[in-house]
Amino acid sequence: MGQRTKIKALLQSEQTNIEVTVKGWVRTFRNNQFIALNDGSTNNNIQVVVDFENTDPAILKRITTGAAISVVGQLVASLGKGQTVEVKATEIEVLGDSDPEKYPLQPKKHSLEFLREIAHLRFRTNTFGAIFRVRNSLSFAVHQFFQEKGFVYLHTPIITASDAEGAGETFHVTNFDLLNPPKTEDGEIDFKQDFFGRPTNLTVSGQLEGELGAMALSDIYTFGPTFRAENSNTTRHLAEFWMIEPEMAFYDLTDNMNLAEELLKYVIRYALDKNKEDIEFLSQRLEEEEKQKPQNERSDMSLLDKLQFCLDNDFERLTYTEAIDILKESTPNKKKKFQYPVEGWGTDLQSEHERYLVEKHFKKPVILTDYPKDIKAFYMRQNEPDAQGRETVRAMDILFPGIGEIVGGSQREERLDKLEQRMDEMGIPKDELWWYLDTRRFGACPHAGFGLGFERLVLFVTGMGNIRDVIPFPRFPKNAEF
RNA sequence: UCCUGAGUAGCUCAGCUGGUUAGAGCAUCUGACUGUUAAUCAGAGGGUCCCUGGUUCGAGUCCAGGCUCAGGAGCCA
Repeated sequence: MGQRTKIKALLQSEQTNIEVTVKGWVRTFRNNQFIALNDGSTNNNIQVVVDFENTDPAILKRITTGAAISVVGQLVASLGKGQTVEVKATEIEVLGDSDPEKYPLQPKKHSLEFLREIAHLRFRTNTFGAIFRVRNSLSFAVHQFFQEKGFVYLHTPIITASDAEGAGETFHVTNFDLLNPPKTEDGEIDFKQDFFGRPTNLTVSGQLEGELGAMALSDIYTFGPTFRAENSNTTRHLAEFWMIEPEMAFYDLTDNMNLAEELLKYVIRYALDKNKEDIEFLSQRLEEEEKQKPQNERSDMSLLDKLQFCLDNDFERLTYTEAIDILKESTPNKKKKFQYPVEGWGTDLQSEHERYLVEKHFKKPVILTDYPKDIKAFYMRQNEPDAQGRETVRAMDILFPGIGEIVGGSQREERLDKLEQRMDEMGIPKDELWWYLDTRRFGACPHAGFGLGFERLVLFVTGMGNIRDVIPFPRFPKNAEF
């Protein structure tokens, strides 16, 4: 195969009147003369000009939407408007035909719902090309951020036996013949005979194992897939999603928040630098989408503005208790506009409350800390009760506009007695987590960490509305196609 | 899982209180045109009206059950 130049490079080329080879997929073929060609290196197409009078009509007929072609020609300054350079073709080879009667992508706008049904082909659209290039950059930036800080990328297991965290319903992992699993004398399934000799499942979080790494390597992070078998049908949940989970020894909650905020700003800035054109395209796409909405639901900021705003401003930090006070005094609460009125202290915030704080009250990302201990996980460090005897933990959630919770983290409980007491209270089996408790027995130290939902980050940066559109092949209830 | 809405041509949709042969735009195909940018103009083809059952002389339309999708809620990242 001969060398080819990628379209991104061609469009940036300072030289013209040179011979080039370009390969890609036909987006449109206009006028029997102009091919809009795309190879995924950029959202922009290169225009290939065909001398149709001197080209075999059999070849012309095969240049259809979706076909893969190879073109040799001269890179020249464009004679038409709309592009600066174009390729005057001298040789066109059709590498792969695409039957236009059957090819589902048409040179027209498609709904995101339809494209979701043809996820194997949606990469070939402008929107999804942009999304997945941005996703790639964000992913790379995450690694670069942590590597620059000397964090160790730790691979925590995908298959685990611990469901102890109670982070959600798990997918079981088994080798059994489901119709005929071995039974014990009591008629129970005999997991001793299963592959691992015990019940196992796909991980819901690498945190507990991550903490083990941090207790020796100081600063670690995981970045891998996570699985939750919850029957969630929302625009913010997936059954298989990617999570970034750093754990840092000798960090307290403030250090933890600082790191999370710095990480988010770093990766957003990286994507803005690296994928300017893609994000501009997505920003424009969003603006057009917003025009379809009624005036009062439209956002006053463009995607680009929102991202820049996020970089330029400190995230608002306040405690759960302060948030409750604000919500109690808020206009929608007084006018009984909330579906769930804010009355007492101690219950979890509803989506509408979080949205009010982020989108109406502060109008920027918000970090809520020190939640009531009864609504949080067992491993979070307990605060001293306040003057009124209210018990909280050193938890922090970062809430983003339009997304809700994007980060959940905490300072971990390093005191063995407090941790064991909490596990007893919550019915967490200590014997199963003996290895976790060992870190509190041998050289325990203050430490902290958080989980960042990667797809939620991609949602925010791309301005997309449904999480199923920012992962190549989404897994959700009743769907595992592709 | 709950609430609301939807499912009609390849796509996006219209189809009234049940009535004869189910429509439009785009896409596709054929022809014309040939520096186009969602090209344009003319013509043509294209339907399991989501599935199952029921009511009725007659169902895309009404009823029941199911499936799928979308938005919202809960769970959370």
